[in-house]
Formats: sequence, C-alpha cells, structure tokens
Amino acid sequence: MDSSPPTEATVLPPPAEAGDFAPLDECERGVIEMFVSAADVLGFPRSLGEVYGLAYISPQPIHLAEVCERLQMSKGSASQGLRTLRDLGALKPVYIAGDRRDFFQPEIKIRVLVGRLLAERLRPHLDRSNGALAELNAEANATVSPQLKKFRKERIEMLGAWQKRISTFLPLLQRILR
Amino acid sequence: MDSSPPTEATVLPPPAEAGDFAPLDECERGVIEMFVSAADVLGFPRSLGEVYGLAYISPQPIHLAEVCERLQMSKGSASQGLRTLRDLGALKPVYIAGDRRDFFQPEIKIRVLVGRLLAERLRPHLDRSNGALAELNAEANATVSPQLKKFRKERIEMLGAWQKRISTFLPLLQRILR
DNA sequence: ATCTTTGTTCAAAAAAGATTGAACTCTCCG
DNA sequence: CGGAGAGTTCAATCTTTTTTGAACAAAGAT
Repeated sequence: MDSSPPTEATVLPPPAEAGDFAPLDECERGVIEMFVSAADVLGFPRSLGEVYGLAYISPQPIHLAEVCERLQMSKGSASQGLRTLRDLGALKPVYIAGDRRDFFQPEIKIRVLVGRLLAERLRPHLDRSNGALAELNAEANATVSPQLKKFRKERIEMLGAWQKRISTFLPLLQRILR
Repeated sequence: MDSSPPTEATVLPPPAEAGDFAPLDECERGVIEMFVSAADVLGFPRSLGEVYGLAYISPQPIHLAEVCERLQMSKGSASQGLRTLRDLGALKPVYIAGDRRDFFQPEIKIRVLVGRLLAERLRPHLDRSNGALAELNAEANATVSPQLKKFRKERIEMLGAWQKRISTFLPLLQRILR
C-alpha cells in the first residue's frame, strides 16, 4: 500500500497518492461551507457544493479518491458529483502524465460559471416555452366569450414579452460579468 | 347554502361563490403549466407555480376555495401557497366589499417579481457570506506553509470579489428590468 | 349565544431527491 | 492471461420536502 520513498510532506508537484488524506482544516471547511450555501441558493444538492468547494480551495487538482476521503462521501456520490460539475463546466479535467486518475481543477471565471449555469437551466425552459406560446395563443383564440378572449390574449402576449426580455438579457449579462 | 337570487352566469364583477367551479380548460391548463415549469427552474414547489398561474390567467381575483377546487389541491396546500406567494409579493390581496373571503391578484410587473425574489433568496446568502469572509481570512492567516497561505488568501479574496460583483449587480438588474 | 363560513396549523403520509455500496467495466501492468 | 486500480452504474436506503386532512381559531351572520 506504499511504494514511494518516505519524503517529507510532498507539497506542490503531483498530488498525493498514498494511504489517506489529511482531514479538512478550519479554513477549508469554511470555504466549502460557503459553496454549500451557494449550491443551496441555486438549488443544487449540497454535495455538489462540497465538491466544488474542495476543488476551489485545493492548490492541486483533485481526484475521486481524494473527494471521497476528505469529504467523507461515498464513491458513488463523488463520482456523480465530479461528473455533474464537469458537465456543467464548473470543473475542468486536468491531464497529468503518467497518472491514470482523472484530475479536476475548478473553473474560476465567474462569467463562465454563470454562463454555463444559465445555459443549462434557463435556456431549456425558454426553448420549451417558446414552442408552447404559439399553441397557447391558438387555444386562447378558441375562447368563446370575446371579453375573456381578449384578456387571455393579453396575458399570453405579456408572457411572450417576459420571455423575450429575459432572452435578450442573457447576452447582456455575459458582457457585464466580464 | 344559497341566498342570492338566481342570476345567469354572473361574469365580471364579484367572483362566483356557489357550488363548484368549472374545471380548467386547455388554455388555462397550458398557461399554468408554463408557470409550473418556471417554478421548477427557480426551485419552487410545483404548487406555487400552479397557484400563481391560476391567478395570472384568471380575469377575476382568486380565492382559497377556488384554488382548491380548480387546481384540485388540499385546503392546506392552497392556503400555504397563497400565503407564500403573498409574502413573496407575487400575489396582492384585493379587498372586495361585502365579501369575507381573501382575494388575490397577481403582481405582473416583472421588475417587482424579480426584485422580490432576489431580495428573498440572494440577499440572505450574501449577508451571511459577508460575515463569514472576514473569519475565513483570519483562518487562512493561521496557515503554516507560506505558499499555501498565499494561495488561500488569493482564493478567499476572489470569493469576496465575486460577492461584491454580485451585490453591485443587483441594483443594476432592477434598472434594466424597468 | 350559536351556527356558518373562511382560513390557519400541524402531525402524519406521500413523494421526490440524494446517498450509499456493491457489482461491474475498462485499462494498464506484469 | 490475471490482477490491481480507477471510475461508473444502479437498486436499495435514507433524507428532505411537499401534500394532505382533520382539528382548531376567528369573525360574521341569524
């Protein structure tokens, strides 16, 4: 379970590999907690916040076993978490020569983080909605009472306006966050 | 169980009161579904979307019994939903003379809706964070390795920058959505 | 005062969501 | 090949959130 020579606290270059990792210290715990709270605000599972937080406060890229041990979570959760964060673009794969493990570094450009998040969350909703709106208009037209029909068309039109507003807002946001 | 004279389909002025309400038609269902989906994106329970959606597509103010019957949900849920939406500022109480029931109309100014939502969700998080950041910095200072200390302070500082960025962004958003 | 109507509360049930862990796949190494 | 190491999958389990419904409180009406 150990093949490397006994070096004194291997620090920077390639991440540790042996037996087990140090438990989180106060500082790390605090930073991670902050991301857990953020995940919460965004409606992500707590564990995603933990994993990203660990990556964020780790000077070296992190990998599966490290996540399991330091965060005390199952391999399943850790694997899922890493994958989800990678898919979201919040963690970037890092290739380390001669090491079979998958390492990850956090994406720290807030513009990219937010952009990906919106693309992932909002866009699908906006797309679905756009199709639905046309249909809704048709259905409103089938309303018998002229009064009600007018009201409905107004409301549905306003819905469309909201969506357009949001759609045009997203690119703007991207620029602001540069 | 009935004291008013038998009028023919009382339409606009004060909302219906008798036995039961019409089931949702296609159009109503569609609009409501859209808000359910939006609630979903925002991480709100489905039922909140339903209630707001009903209010949005109803020409008259809605009330508890109507929500229960038309949306087929329990009195408890309906009551909770109406209250939550009112607290969020998404539904506005409407006083109707001579009627004991509590009526509600939707807030339809997107600026107000978004503003309330951010105030409710983001601000608490930002406030907590602000306090925590100072502490984190202190803890980073307790790090032994100078290398690691430097790294941590950088990361924590960046966290602070993110938050400031977001904080200054919120008022801007308000103006954009006018 | 009593009865009704309206709305709230909250414990229990149901549903949804997250987590675990063991079995499995792949790939590399000897 | 056979085994070890890394990562994925997924059914079962645990947790958390949401919903229900019945009991209760408040406020009019009779």
